[in-house]
Amino acid sequence: MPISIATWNINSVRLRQNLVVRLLHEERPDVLCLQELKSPLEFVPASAFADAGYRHIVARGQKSYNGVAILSRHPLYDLGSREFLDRSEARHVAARMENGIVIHNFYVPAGGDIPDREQNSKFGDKLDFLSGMRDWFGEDPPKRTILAGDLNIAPREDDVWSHKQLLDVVSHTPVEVELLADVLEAGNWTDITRHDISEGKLYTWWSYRARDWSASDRGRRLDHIWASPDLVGQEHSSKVLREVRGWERPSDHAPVFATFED
DNA sequence: ATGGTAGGTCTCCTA
Repeated sequence: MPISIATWNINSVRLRQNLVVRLLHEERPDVLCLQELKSPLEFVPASAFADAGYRHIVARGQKSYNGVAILSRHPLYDLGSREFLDRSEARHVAARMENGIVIHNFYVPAGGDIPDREQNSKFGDKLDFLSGMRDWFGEDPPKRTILAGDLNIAPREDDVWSHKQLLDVVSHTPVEVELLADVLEAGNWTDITRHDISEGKLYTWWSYRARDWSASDRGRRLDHIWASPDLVGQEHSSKVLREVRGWERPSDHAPVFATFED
């Protein structure tokens, strides 16, 4: 049975619960990973998602910041969440499906504005978080596993609107890009989106600050779906739903989809 | 070179 999975940074799940329901109705993924819930768990509108057919949810909430959820049409087993910083933030949660497929949902720290950990501790937190991911996946390389989420890094030159102009901009600096490559290598992951869509500019995020986000098209590919080698060996396909960025009162991120034969 | 928008604990923090 094929499995389809999507990831979407929703930027407030309460404000945009209707957009989530619309996406679920229109696309019917088996699993949807959400980031930036910006809500404690008790206020996440789980019943609206259940009414849309997504009765199973594994999530971690936090007031105002972060927050991650895995919604599913099929039963999920909560595998827990991992801390990668020296404080508790809802940036990761994992679940297992009945077919044994494990799903990791990540929200990597954005990292602030200055790409220097001496001047900007948020950048240091981002690098430390990525190092933690690298070490964890390196200990026990994942099998039958999908990693999805907002990794807040656009690794390739064609993942950003201007490679040259963004080399000093947090999300595309060489130190971040190299560390993300280390995470990928440590877990034997494949960037399934770029495996399926290997050519051309591809973005999943456009700033709210642009006068016309679509016309200027100054995007970045910050949202990712990775797969373990056994899943890459099966048929798969990917897409980015750019038009969702143009929905009314949108998130600044578009959802990313992948489908695997299993 | 600069400033631009959006959401939440809302005149300050994060993205």
